[in-house]
Amino acid sequence: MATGRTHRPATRSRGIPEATVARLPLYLRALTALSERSVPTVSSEELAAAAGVNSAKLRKDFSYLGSYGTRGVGYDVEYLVYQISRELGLTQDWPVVIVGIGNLGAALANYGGFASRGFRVAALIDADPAMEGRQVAGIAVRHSDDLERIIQDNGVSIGVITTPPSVAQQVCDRLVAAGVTSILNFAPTVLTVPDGVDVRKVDLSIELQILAFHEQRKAGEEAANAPAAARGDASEQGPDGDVPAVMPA
Amino acid sequence: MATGRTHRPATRSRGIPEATVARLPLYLRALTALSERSVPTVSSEELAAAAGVNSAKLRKDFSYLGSYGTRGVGYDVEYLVYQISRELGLTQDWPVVIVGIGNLGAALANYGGFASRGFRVAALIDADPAMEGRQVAGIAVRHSDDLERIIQDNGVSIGVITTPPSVAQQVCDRLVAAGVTSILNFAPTVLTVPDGVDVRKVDLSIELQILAFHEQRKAGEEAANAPAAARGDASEQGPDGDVPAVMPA
DNA sequence: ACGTGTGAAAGTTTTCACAGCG
DNA sequence: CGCTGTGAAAACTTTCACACGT
Repeated sequence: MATGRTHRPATRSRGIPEATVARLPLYLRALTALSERSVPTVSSEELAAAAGVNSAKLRKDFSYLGSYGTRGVGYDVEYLVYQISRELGLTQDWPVVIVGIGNLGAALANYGGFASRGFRVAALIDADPAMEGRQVAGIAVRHSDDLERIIQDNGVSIGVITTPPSVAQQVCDRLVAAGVTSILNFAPTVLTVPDGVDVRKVDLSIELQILAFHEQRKAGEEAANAPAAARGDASEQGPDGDVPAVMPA
Repeated sequence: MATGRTHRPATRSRGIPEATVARLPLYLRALTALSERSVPTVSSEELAAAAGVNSAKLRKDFSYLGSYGTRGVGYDVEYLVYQISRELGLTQDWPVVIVGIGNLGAALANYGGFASRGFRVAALIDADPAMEGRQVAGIAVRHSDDLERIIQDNGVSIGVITTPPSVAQQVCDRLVAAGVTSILNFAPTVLTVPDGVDVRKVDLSIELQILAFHEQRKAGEEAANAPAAARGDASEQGPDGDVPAVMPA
């Protein structure tokens, strides 16, 4: 068996399960909101509700980080914010570049959620000379000829691709060659990258297709309709079912 | 959130596992590309490579749909395209509305991937009177006062929310009250919906945070690192919609 | 031969339920 | 008490490996 090249134990993340990591940002957002309202402590039940998950899951998730709660009381909001931020690596500054400044690239550049949490848009890059020097979200758009220099000068390790799919792979190759090791891909293409580079994909039309699947099912049920029980369905949004892993090449 | 939480009994989707559903759009995309190049058949190995998954997983996934392949040969591309489309409910037309026509809403309106796969943007809706009547992607922007009428007149069951987080919940409530039963939420908020309504969330900053986590880990390993083994890591990309951490600066 | 289709094993994630601590 | 932290069970997903049809 085994063709020599076996896979990584994948989430060798040594410790925190991938599913938990994917939820930490959720908790962090809920906690940040509480922090702004100066709420000092929160129970797993309350926080879980705010984050849209159930409390057992949340407690289990936190147990991977350590014992940060107080029995009979709950969690200290500020302390947890700090611990999760640290775990996620958000206590440091991450310069990112966005390549492809169309509507989507512009939307991302304007997105407050980035800057507010450790991410700094180091540059906007586009291949269109007409875009050069134009300002988007207060940042000058630079030409893709300078991509390598920009990456290196700013120590960028995270790149966001919002180009048309036809050029996504070559942009990706250049980013990787220049030193980027994490890529967030919005282009509807499968990117090929060397080992050691992480790719996450966000695909707008895939999400809609998954909704359509469930929508269709609802319609079918209604039609073929057994009476009685209304099927409970939705709830606990987010990681509904998706999560085609992220890892091994 | 609310009081009577129903947790996902969900996915007794009668058959197809959620994880498989989430990959069907991926296969469909790869197959469509093959179809366009007039490739008549494809093996699980080839298709898996094109979709960025492994072949065992793909075969298992397809086995839930039925036996659509031919042993010793592979899968008929056209036939599979049809079967998957049907399974996903893409053989029918899904009118959608996009609420909140900022950069992101405009990006979505312009996104070709929608129209090409059964989705039709029935209307763009914004609360800003200044946007009213303006054309985005060839579609007139309508005022949110007309939301209910638009939903009903067009039989819309899927809504996309690209508003600021502060109004997302109320937009959601109005959509649901008007008859929408599936919502794709881009606002960084947890939406509360009644049972029977599906919500999927796409959050840009969450994806970045997950990348940051892995990036940090790489850096740590590298530092602590004995040479030798290069850790395989990335690839087999995947969606994974979730939520972010936001701190309104 | 060849590659699909699939039981069975392995791995991961969620849920349960309760011991134990403040 | 009330609520965290966690073993243990249940559910789900991925991977293996090979029988079987073409």
